[in-house]
Amino acid sequence: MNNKPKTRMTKQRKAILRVLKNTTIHPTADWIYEQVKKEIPNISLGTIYRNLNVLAKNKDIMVLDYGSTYSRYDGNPENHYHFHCKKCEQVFDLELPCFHDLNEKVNEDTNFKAENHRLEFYGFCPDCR
Amino acid sequence: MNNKPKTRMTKQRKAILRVLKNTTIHPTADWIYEQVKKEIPNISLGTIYRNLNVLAKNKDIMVLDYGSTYSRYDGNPENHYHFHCKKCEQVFDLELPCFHDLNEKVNEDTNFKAENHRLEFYGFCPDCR
DNA sequence: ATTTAACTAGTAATTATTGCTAATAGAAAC
DNA sequence: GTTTCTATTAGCAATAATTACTAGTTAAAT
Ligand SMILES: [Mn+2]
Ligand SMILES: [Mn+2]
Ligand SMILES: [Zn+2]
Ligand SMILES: [Zn+2]
Repeated sequence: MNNKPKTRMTKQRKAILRVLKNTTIHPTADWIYEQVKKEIPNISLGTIYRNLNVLAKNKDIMVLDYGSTYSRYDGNPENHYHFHCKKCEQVFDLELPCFHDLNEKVNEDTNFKAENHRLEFYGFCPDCR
Repeated sequence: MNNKPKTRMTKQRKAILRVLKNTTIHPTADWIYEQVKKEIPNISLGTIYRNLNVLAKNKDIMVLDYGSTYSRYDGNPENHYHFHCKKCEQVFDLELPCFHDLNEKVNEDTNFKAENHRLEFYGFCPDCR
């Protein structure tokens, strides 16, 4: 009946999660790979991807897609908004509170049932403007 | 001085643009390829991608990224909001007006200079709810 | 300590997208 | 209409992020 595989906390998974929780740069899988390699030199890139997918499914982290070239990952699983600088390409967290009423507005005005949303701003960061 | 290459309106580009303007499904490059092939059987997939990129750069269309697996394209270049169904995976246009004041709120509350934003809702469409 | 299946390292495979090149064809100038 | 110029194309090769596979390993429950 309950066939969900039980997730184990391996040292690889723990290290990946710690690296991601301790940065604000919204890194790529490859950046995480380079960081974790300092600690576990023979870790496999496949292990990075597999764990990022498991952690995202468990809602321990978030996946952010920017373009079809690669994904970025976010150690903060709570919905929050991002700013993407068009010049330096960095992704920043915004301090805005989450507008929960946006979902409600959709649910009132349309026949869709919105459960969550993603809001991304594009422009120039303080250093690039 | 002015070294922008002049864009030509080839029959391939015209057909791609027409196909994209005449659908609301926010198709993938491959779907567009299949449609245009009915009209221009020996068109190359590379031509599809090259033209979609040119058209997007010219702001004739929009590129929507959902996950790192593939991009979807939108024949409406004006900012508008989308709804992504978690079950059938279809992407719908929402009739909500664009909240231009969201950019202004960021510009007032933070040091970032927001020029535009993207807002995507996730949940279940009328048929799947 | 034993057991079991989730997990890993290493590598191969997949696939969306881009790069390359000789030939073609818009469209501007004549 | 003809010439000229160069953006564009078809066909195919290359790239690169991500996933799949497999034999061996290990977390963790009993
Ligand atoms: Mn974030
Ligand atoms: Mn749309
Ligand atoms: Zn910047
Ligand atoms: Zn649906």
